[in-house]
Amino acid sequence: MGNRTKEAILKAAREAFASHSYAEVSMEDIASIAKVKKSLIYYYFPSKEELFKEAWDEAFHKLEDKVFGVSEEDGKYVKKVKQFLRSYIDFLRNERQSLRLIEREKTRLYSEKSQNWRYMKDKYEVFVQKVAGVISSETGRPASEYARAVTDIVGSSALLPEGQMSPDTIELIIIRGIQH
Amino acid sequence: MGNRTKEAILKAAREAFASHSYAEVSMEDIASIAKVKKSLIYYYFPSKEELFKEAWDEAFHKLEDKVFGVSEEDGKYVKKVKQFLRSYIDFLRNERQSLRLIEREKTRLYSEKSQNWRYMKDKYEVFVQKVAGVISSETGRPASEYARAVTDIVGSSALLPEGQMSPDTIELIIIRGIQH
DNA sequence: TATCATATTGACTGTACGGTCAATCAATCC
DNA sequence: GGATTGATTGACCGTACAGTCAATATGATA
Repeated sequence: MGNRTKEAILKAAREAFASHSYAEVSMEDIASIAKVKKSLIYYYFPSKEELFKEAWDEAFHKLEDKVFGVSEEDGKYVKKVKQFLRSYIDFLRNERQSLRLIEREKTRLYSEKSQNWRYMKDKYEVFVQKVAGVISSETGRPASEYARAVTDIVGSSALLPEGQMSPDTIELIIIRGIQH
Repeated sequence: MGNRTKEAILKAAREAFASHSYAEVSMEDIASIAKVKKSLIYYYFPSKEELFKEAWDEAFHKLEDKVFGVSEEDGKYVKKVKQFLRSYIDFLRNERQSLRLIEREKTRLYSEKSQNWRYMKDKYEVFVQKVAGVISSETGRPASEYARAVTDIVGSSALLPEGQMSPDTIELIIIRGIQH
């Protein structure tokens, strides 16, 4: 079945783009990981950029689901911000690869102008705004800078070698850091 | 004079490597910025990697000087950590390009094995340890994770588009964040 | 002015990579 | 079995790029 192959390619792409930068990863690399010939990738994806975007998108949706997809009920017992942060840090813990993929090319999001990169940038910006919403809902003050700091800290820590900085510490620093 | 040319090349390299990733920057790019032919670069530098290393090193020494080169006297009036953080944030403010250059390939520092990258990694690690020393001198507790968080936060914020997150906010978050 | 070291160029090489395409393979349907 | 459709391959193209090198320019010195 063709869909299995497409999935295998996407998985390989996620793996490759998470551990090396966009420019470093070659289509042959991805093909080799997916145990497939390079030309086959172009049967399912029109270009490297598009493949990256789809891999990124997948990871990003996972993040959004985990972080904002919490049922309202849970919000009763834990404060919104803490609950959000808990999910975010959990994601860092359990889905490090996805977070790396999301964060690795963040600077390019803001410099590159093409369709795909703009698409990703816009999505990322919406995400940051939502985070700001959560924070400001508790402090009552605008929090866009804090939101950016939070995504930045969690994101960049995902790029460090595993074990170099514990998620617990990060959580702690953020909680203290955004305290009003 | 040859030294002027070498300086021009280094300046161009700093500029290029600060605003684009290592893989994205071509020797032709650098040559063109320096208004020089590509082959001339190889007269002064043996390879792209070496050129990057020297550009990185220069920026890194600037950072170390600014952050740790404060005279002991000043330490009397301001607490060590605050003084250090002030210098660090000042560097972010005034030497953003240098900080970008230093931080842009940080992940590669930990994955690449070659001579030059190891050289940079080792230097960076020493830096983080020194930061940890400053922090723990005040709290009396081991602070290597905090140090890593601090360098990470300041560093990654340098990679964001200018104006997206103010240095003041970052300073604030860090001060709160590392409070014991 | 001829010499010599330093500095600079242009033409070139090998290779890696993104992408294309015609040809084959596999399975399904008539 | 033959035709049709989708999946997969291999061979290929153009290009961009790191790096080489012989040739030339520049300028100081004797």
